[in-house]
Amino acid sequence: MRHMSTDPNLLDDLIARGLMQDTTDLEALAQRLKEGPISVYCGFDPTAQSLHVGNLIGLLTLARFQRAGHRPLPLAGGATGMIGDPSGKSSERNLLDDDALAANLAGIVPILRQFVDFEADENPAKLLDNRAWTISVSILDFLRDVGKHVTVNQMVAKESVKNRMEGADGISFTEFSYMLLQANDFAWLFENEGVEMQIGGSDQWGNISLGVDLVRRRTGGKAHALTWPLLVRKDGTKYGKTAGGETLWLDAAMMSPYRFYQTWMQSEDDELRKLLLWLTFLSIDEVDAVVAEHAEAPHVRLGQKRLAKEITSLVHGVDAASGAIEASEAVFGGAPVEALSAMTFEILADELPTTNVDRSRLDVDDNLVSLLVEGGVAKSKSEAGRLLDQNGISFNDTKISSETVATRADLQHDRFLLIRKGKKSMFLLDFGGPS
RNA sequence: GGGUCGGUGCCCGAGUGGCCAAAGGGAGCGGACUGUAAAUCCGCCGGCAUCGCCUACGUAGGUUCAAAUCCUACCCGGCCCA
Repeated sequence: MRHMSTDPNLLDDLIARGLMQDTTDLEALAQRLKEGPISVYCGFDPTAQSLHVGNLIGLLTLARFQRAGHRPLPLAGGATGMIGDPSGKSSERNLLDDDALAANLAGIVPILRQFVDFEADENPAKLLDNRAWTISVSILDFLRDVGKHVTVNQMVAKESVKNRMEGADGISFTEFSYMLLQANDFAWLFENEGVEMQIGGSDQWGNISLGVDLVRRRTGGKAHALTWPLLVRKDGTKYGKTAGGETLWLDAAMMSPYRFYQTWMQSEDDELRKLLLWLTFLSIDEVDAVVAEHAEAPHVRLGQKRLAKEITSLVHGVDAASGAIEASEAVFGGAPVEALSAMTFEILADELPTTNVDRSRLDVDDNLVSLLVEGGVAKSKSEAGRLLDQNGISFNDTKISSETVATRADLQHDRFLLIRKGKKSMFLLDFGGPS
């Protein structure tokens, strides 16, 4: 009852946004939140050097809790991440070594910082690594302190396990045990960090609720949990990748802010409301206003622009978002390429796939196909030829044919050649300045 | 361990000596229409700057004028028996 500064509308807001899938006793949770700040944790497995859009809701929800006056604890699962999810058919993954794990953590932490505040005065976020309390636990201790409180019947009854047991591939003991590690995390945090709540995607519900049970059996305490629905497209597929199969990384080095921005720009009208509610901090009223305005004139793509700007700003910061917007306006805004400033091209060079090419390649007969391949426009000369036959390639704003030769006259600012493939794909060749 | 069926292009899946770079579907790409949308229609979709040649149908050999298709060995997967 120290701070009464918590936002009483948090739960209602989450529910209204559609971010509530499963919870433990909702009334008890509401009551607990009313009493003051709660410590809430959400796990992120450091299996790669960056998080991806699948982690976005978790990041945002932690942030929503912090904004509402609670204490967010992101957990980078050094222990669970080391073991990994062995569901793939190939050989079981070995423990990640310390170096790989450290590298992955180093990549993830800056992204976490983008969302939660570790320096706040009242309720700073705290980064957790479950390896700290898991690495030294002996197997006998584990069996006594965790296994003893859980029945196999209970574990087998979990949806995720049931599916795997009925399937042809079965489930390894390691993966079967995974939920115990996660439950142990929750119990440990409850006892040692005062963490009373865990949140996660609905696919985590089994693991999370097992942790809630473990807390009760081991300490008699009452822990809370909440999951959100998984973010899927209309056709039911996951949101983690672009249509082309590219993973939507949150690290700018792994996916440029421009590509990231463009992905959201291409969202469907039907999904705008949900995406705005789930992936931005706009209030529900603001979202509805944007959606209504969008519906007035869908072709203006106001909703997509707002969505892309908000998410890109959250993930990459306002400056990077501005660069992405400027680049997008430059290539999609309708202005002729000739009108773009040298500075705009500098931005484009950062945002678009850009290839350095020697000036001697200009004004040479038959340089076209090889330039297209070098620039990444086509994977092979055959494909380049096909694209040309299909009228799919432009230099700057002009469609070109297989007879075209790239010349100095095509360069913008005597340096850059903008190549379009189809309508949405842009590439830049950088010939350097005149020497 | 024995038997049996199978392993085909990004995925699914036809093809059982020449007409096979390999049907069909999906994904993807380009074009038209558009709103950088959806739906629809058209085209493409191994490589070689391409009317011909090369590389491909689990791997390695073999038979044949000719093999994804037949033979042998091996590897991998499903099912049945033990």
